Amino acid sequence: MRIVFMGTPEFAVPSLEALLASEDQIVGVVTQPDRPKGRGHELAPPPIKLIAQRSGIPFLQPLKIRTAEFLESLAAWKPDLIAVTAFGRILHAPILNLPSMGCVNVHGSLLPKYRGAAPVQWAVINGETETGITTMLMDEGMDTGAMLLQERIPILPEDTAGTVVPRLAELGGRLLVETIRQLKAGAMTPRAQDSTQATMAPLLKKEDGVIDWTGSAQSIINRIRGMSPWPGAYTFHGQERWNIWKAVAVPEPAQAQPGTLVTVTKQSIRVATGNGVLEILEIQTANSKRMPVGQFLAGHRIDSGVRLGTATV
RNA sequence: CGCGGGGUGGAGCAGCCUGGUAGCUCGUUGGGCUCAUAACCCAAAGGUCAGAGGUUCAAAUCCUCUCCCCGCAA
Repeated sequence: MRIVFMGTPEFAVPSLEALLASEDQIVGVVTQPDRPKGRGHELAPPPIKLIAQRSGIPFLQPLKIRTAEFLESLAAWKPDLIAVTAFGRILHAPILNLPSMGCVNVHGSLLPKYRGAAPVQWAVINGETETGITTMLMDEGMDTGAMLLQERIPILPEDTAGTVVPRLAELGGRLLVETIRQLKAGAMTPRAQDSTQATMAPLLKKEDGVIDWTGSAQSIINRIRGMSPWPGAYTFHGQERWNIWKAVAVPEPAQAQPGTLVTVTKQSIRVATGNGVLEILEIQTANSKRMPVGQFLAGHRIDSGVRLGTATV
């Protein structure tokens, strides 16, 4: 069978690799254009482009999807099926209708929950204890297509978005190949999503990392976990921005206003929250790298009683 | 040429503006105190101040270049 793959970031890599290892033929790859990245403004190719180049598969990096030119290029590959993992663009009807077997999408959540661009992150932020992969037949909506296969994995208390994503990506590759296998065998019955149960997981914004100290210690920890490794959860100590990468809840009641540094020792910083006390374990300040709180305190004088929160201007 | 910060004993930082004997909080090692300790007290070891060149009687400090790291922005 002739398959075209569409995907862009690291998350899509295991999907493409699984397809390459399968019995079907990958006749073309579509990924997003190289984008300026990093400190200079060097153009960085998306990970999927590198795989395509290495494998000698023809690839396209269209600036715009909805052009006659792109549609023609796609049609020239004569795909029976298009597989999509984290491509980052909405496909419209002319593309969806192109392959006879339709377009299969790999999504990193247990649909219909967490439709959108950042399903893993929001699942962790909301304190979910499990998530998974859903494959579906794409339609024109945002992750609204009929579901094909679904498999669950646990989210552990120590997990961050950064540790869950690779596991899901691997699972996504396996499930994608299995989905295609069953589709070819005609053994697949798509199930419509129950839209009344749907929730949205929009792309993370910088501001989503702001820590609300009036929340519970556990909810703050979940946010820190979900925002790691990008874009990071942060608060302000006076003018200085503190990125907090790791924290634990301390089993004692908060005796001070939320955000107050209740205990500062040589080894630890404890902060009052709206419900419980939070101990910061790993911190990063501007121009510095992330480090254990003990090291941070060795070189910085921090007084207890200070209130963390919005930058005082 | 996107903006900015930084590289100082093993770790994190100060000192640089206003050149002139290398400092702080830890860690390490030895000793002491203690029922005991990650606590406390005393002592010691450990640094070509990222690298190269320049200015100077004298450079961690001023000037130039190189390498590496980080934040913002994308």
